[in-house]
Amino acid sequence: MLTMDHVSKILEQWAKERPDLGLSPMGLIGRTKRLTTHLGHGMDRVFKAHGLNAASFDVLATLRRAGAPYALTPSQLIDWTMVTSGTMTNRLDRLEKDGLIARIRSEQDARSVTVQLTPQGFDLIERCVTEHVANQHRLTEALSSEEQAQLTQLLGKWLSALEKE
Amino acid sequence: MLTMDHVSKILEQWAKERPDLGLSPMGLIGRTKRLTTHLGHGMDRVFKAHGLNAASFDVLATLRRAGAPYALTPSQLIDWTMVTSGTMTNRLDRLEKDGLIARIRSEQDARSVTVQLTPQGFDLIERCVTEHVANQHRLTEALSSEEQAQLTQLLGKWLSALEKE
DNA sequence: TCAATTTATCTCGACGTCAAGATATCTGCG
DNA sequence: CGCAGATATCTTGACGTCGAGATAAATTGA
Repeated sequence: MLTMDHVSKILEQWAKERPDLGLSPMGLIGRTKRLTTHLGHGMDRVFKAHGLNAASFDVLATLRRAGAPYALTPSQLIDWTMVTSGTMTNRLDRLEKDGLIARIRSEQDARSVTVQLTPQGFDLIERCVTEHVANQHRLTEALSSEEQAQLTQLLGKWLSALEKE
Repeated sequence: MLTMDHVSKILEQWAKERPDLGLSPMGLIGRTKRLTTHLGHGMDRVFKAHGLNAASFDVLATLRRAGAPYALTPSQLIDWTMVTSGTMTNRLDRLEKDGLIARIRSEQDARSVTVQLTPQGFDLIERCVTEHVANQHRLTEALSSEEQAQLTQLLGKWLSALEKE
């Protein structure tokens, strides 16, 4: 055992209690999940410093990186962010109330809405994403760039397989 | 570009819009996070089939793998599960109402409570965890066992570093 | 001894999420 | 044309989570 992280303690307990179980997938998934929790907490600090959270950052960043005019429909935002329509409505309500996005009804299709960054929304996400990227850099610095590249490759393969279905 | 997962599309957008940003940490963290979302959805199906969710499974499994008499304090459960005390109280309330755990007041320390699996709770988690492990096996089968081992090693190193603080 | 601090758990209010279903609109087919 | 089904978004209610603070009990130290 090279590492002694939290997950390895969990696996030790299971191995003793349920020696019939094959635990290597649990080690893999457990570490992935727990890592995400830690990374989430680490990233939340930056979001919070800008009055945002992971949910609102997610929407603003998606609009920002879509490029000018920084506008997408709720359906497109749902596809990018993997949340349900009710969740997206709720996120947009809050962001609209805060003046960071505007909802513009489509003229071609009266069912449809375009969500666009306001100038305030643009400025905020621009500042926040810069700091966010620096923060992500800090959160990954425990691994060498070779390790990071290797990890990225493996995660990408796994993710592609899961997203195929 | 070896893989073409969802995250690589996000990175392409950022590279075009903000060429000043160093994006490799975002690729790493983004894939980790998104993978966790997919894995969570995949695991939820098994939990749901047993009338549980990730939160309740988490508590029951922690008690089960602690070994006989399958009892821990709320504080110990909080340490294992990385949630706040309010969240744990809420989880325990629900599990107690469902008859899966019992709260027993400590005699040594009147502030303290012991949370113990009921026989029903034990039986349920016993069945559920068996199926859960089989499901985890399925969710990881896209990677060879060599790849899984390599990934586990890298994630463990990363996790250990983040948990050091 | 006993007041201050620490510890263990719970309460409360705000928020994020989902699933199911409602509403309004569009599209294609007979 | 007109209606059935598809589409886009929103509504609703239940639940999970957090953070701050409340409560009560144990511990510490002057």
